[in-house]
Amino acid sequence: MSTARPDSRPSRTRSRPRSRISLEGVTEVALALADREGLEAVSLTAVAEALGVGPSALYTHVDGLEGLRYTVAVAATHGLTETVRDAAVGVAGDEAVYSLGTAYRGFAHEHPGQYASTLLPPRSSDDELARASRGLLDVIARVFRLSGLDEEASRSAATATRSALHGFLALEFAAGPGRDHDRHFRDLLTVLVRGIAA
Amino acid sequence: MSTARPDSRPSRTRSRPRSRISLEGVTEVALALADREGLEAVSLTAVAEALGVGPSALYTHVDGLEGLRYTVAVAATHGLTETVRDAAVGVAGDEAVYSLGTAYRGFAHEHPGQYASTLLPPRSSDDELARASRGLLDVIARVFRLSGLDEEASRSAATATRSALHGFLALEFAAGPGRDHDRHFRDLLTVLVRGIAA
DNA sequence: ACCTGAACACCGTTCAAGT
DNA sequence: ACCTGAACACCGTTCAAGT
Repeated sequence: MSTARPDSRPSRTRSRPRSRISLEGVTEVALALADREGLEAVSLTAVAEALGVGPSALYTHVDGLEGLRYTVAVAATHGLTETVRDAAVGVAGDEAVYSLGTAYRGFAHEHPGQYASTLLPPRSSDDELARASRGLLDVIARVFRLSGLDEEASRSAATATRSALHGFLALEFAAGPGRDHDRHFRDLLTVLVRGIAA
Repeated sequence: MSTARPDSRPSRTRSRPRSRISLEGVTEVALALADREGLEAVSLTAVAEALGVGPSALYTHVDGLEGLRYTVAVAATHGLTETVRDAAVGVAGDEAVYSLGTAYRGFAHEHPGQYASTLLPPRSSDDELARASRGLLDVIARVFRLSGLDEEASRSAATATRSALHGFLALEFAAGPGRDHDRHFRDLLTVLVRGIAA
């Protein structure tokens, strides 16, 4: 018998090559896990196992379980912001609200775990998550600014819009699969567009 | 020395009077704990300790941790529904929406832990929580029904209203204390009223 | 029927030790 | 600087035993 082993890991000279992990790798695994099994499944143990290290190894990159989920929240908020920005660019007025709203909901459906992390409580009122969240609101506000609303009205309209979108998704997720969601969502966007324009 | 002991528990003939607990008692303690320390603080250990029993004693009344929080969610949804119903009775039209919205937000502020439990995922699509949640939506829909909207439009308007309210509160809680919330909330209600009336 | 108490699995966290 | 592995605390859950 030779030294060949049944599992075909890349054979190294040194026994058991210590896994090298990074914050990016940790984040990537955590995001995927969140979407696949839910935000609550994002544990230090699960992420560590997926990376082939012990749970305590994560403390070099992340501040415990809260820190891990916080990292997910920041990345998810950035992703959502980019999706919304892409949907709003090149479209104007009411059309932009429909486009933006549909993209927002699309992100939540494609990335339910990431989306759920999005409104976790920030650690301070001016940390990275709070800033990321304001960034998303700014993108929405800009749409209304371009529609002719002044700065204050735009911020108010953006808050109303994100409130409506988030609330709808929370209700939709809680209610589970159903046939009325699409119609109710279109109606919600209509209420929003009409209410803000007036 | 006599048999008197330093702690003055009501002396009984039998040693250590076994605590008798009930589902009502469990629920009451859990609701208070949720509002005082947050929904995540509602654990079997904490509730059991407050009742003076061991954690395993709760399994007679509640189906584990999930069951405990589920019980909180059902009770909280009923409480919220009653608050909203009281606010809507005797008021008509737009006024009713403002009144209802203000009461909804008031409940969330007074009972943050209970409110947070309100949109936990139901265990089935037709369990007690799902029915309680529909009951709340019915109360809101009735307001629009009385304002002249037909059944379908009323349900859509109610969904939009609860979406907006819940989303606003989620954002408000996540953002923490701030000076703009009250104004943005009034603006949100205005958007809602205008958008639905049109 | 209901609670106790022991037992177990699991997870987050810390820390001394290695590389 | 970064990961291992042992150690610990804590919590949910099960179950045989008591009342």
